[in-house]
Amino acid sequence: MTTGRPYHHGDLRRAVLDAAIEAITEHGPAGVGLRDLARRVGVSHAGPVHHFKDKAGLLTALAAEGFTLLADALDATVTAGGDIIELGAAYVRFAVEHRAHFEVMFRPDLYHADDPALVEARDRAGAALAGGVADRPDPELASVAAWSLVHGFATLWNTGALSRTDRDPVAMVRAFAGSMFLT
Amino acid sequence: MTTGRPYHHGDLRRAVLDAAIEAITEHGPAGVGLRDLARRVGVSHAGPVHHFKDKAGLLTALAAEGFTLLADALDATVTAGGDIIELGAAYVRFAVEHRAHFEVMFRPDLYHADDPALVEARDRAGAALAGGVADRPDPELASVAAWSLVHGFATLWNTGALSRTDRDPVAMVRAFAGSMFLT
DNA sequence: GCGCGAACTTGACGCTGACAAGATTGCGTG
DNA sequence: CACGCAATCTTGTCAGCGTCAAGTTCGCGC
Repeated sequence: MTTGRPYHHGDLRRAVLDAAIEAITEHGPAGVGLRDLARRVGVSHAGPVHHFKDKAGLLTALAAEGFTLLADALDATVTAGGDIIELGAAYVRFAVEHRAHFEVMFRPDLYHADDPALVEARDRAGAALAGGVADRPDPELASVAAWSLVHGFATLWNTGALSRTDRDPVAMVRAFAGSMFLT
Repeated sequence: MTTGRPYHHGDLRRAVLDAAIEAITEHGPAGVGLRDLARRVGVSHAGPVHHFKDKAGLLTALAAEGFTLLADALDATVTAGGDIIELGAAYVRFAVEHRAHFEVMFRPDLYHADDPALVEARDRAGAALAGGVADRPDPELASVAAWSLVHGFATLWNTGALSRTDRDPVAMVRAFAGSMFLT
């Protein structure tokens, strides 16, 4: 408790976020608690409150970070000349590699969905995804279809509903996205 | 629903389940509490505990009920001669009409995923879904693709991520599922 | 080197889920 | 018909949670 711990942590905000990511990866979004995170990081029970006003604020920050990471990954795929298949693969790769972020991002009842930073990052990711099907007839329908396909696969994979297969998830989505969107 | 009063305060189990469905539809699975449900139904704070041993038990019952309803809907579609498009439409219709059930069903961190009744109903639903693509090359991949498509669409629709369209969700899934699976 | 404000602690409040023990009531059994 | 039993529900209690308010410590600009 009082053994040489500096009063100021240094980067408590980052530390709490990382602890939250770890806890959510292990036990899901429901298994995360502000006091528990404070304990993991080694500060008092109200320490995190100063950085994220409340529990929803912490999850808002996590979701915003997630949308930013996703938008970056999608943008990088586009600028590297990737087609819609690569876009889908990047989406699934993000969901698998950043499972905690991904699970929070699509539970708007857990955070403040009108946060400006979050909205901006989310729109950026949405635009990158929609850009991949802009040249098709009824692009709105095509974008929803493509998004549904990769999002559903990522969700089912992360919840363990597909656990009986031992294939590589990114390879799988490449396979059936190819047979559907490259007629 | 409350025709007979077999006990002190009626059919408490059904009443609590219905109250949970209502609460989850309004505020999401995170916004439901055992004590709150007891209050809504008009019993003391520990009344529900006797029917569902704990909070996870309540959600287990809800999830099992949901998988049963889904399996029934899919089986009915199959016996009515529906093809894979109709199967997908039935899936999405279930997700939209029974949103509370659907949201709990795919959050295994909230309930006891090894409950026998739940496992049986879930397998039944999975078999009905897989049967629609059994006659294709690589049926495992096709079934995952079909499931991903409708599941992703249902999830995105229910979380409000697709809210900018005012089209009918079942008609939408029929449209793009048709263009993908009826080559 | 000093004070000001940000970062963190301490303490308290009402809420929650879980458990234990007591009260009430329908129902089968004798 | 009555009696006892077990299922149902209540009451009371406990630790833990999120949130707020007030106090303490310390980095940093002036």
